[in-house]
Amino acid sequence: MSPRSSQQLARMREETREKILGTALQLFARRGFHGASIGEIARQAGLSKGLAYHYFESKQAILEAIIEEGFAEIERMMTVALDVEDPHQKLVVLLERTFAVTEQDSEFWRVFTGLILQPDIWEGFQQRFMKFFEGVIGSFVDLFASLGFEDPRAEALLFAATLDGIMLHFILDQPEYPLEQVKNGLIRRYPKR
Amino acid sequence: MSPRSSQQLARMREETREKILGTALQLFARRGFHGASIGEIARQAGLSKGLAYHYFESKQAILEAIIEEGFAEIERMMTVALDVEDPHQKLVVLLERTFAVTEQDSEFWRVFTGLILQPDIWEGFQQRFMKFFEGVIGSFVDLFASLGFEDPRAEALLFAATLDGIMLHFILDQPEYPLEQVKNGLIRRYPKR
DNA sequence: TTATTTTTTGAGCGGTGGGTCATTTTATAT
DNA sequence: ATATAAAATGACCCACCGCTCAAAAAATAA
Repeated sequence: MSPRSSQQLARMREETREKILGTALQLFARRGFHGASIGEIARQAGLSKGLAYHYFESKQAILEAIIEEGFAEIERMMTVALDVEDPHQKLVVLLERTFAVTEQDSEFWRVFTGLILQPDIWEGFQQRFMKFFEGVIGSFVDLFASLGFEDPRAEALLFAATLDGIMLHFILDQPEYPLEQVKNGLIRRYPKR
Repeated sequence: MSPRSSQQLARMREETREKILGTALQLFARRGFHGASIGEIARQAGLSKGLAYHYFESKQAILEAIIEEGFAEIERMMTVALDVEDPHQKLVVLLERTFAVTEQDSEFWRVFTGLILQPDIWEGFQQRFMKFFEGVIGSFVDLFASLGFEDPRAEALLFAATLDGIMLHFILDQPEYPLEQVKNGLIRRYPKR
């Protein structure tokens, strides 16, 4: 019969895959998608260009895998906030989680933000994420409605903008940015009623 | 003697220069700095690649000129807000101007935001703009101090993040983004005392 | 060992990138 | 007309791009 792939082999395969993705994330973050080359990614990951194409069928596919895994991680981190009952407590947990994700995956956010700013690349992703973003805004609206805001939609848009702005500033100012203080300032802005 | 450049010639030279810069801005916004080529810029601007290099010594120099002129325009738009005496009125004028600039120069902001997200390109600009940003934050701090906020620095950072977040969302959602409503919501957040 | 499969390499392909330059065209001054 | 200087061209250079592929190396099963 044929030599089967043992579990160990499968794990090594996974490791190589992650090595490529990790290195690609670094280089995309540093030079942007168009500015980073497969050759450089492979070299820095310690493998040949051909092998990178054995694992991924194109440069675009590498980017897609990065986005895929990044969002999987973020959704995993965020689901916790959904279970909280009390509205104010929910807001606090949501903020805690958002800031944790921002801090933990800052390289991913750098790539992702650069991505959505470039229509030619973003085009292929847009449709898939439209619902996600609308869902986030929707849950913000619900939250501010249950907190008793007069115009929950306006408040939700401002809130979302503030979060993304903080993320942007954190990415750019790292590690000087006073994330903790800003977080507390933001929580203070929405006191219990 | 030698044939001198008449005023008309100088004007034509300026027009060609602006044509190159405008087209480059469009393409940098669409594909990013690394993704847009001089050849494509020249073709779309209706001139030869060689001529582009007659006007600018490198691709980098084109980007620098874009940033230069963009910030000149923005500073021109913003100086108005400095003269206002009353703190609250100053905040309102500042917001009005910021949103006007956001709307007017959205393509520039797209390029600029993409730029600061890419360390390899941003490196050469960073030092020059550090002071500018610190100055902006500083004037925000003064403003919120004179408005009587307990922690003007925290408020200034939140305010700056909110503005940049709104700008980001506007760039991405254009033309659906309800900029006017968000602006009014933000003004409502800082009522007269 | 041998057969079989997967992993890995690196030379190579067609194409394009940023940038140069000898040359031509155009505009002006005399 | 003629001389002169600037504007404008496009062929060209070479390094590198994304990507392919035949072949080698390594791993495993029998």
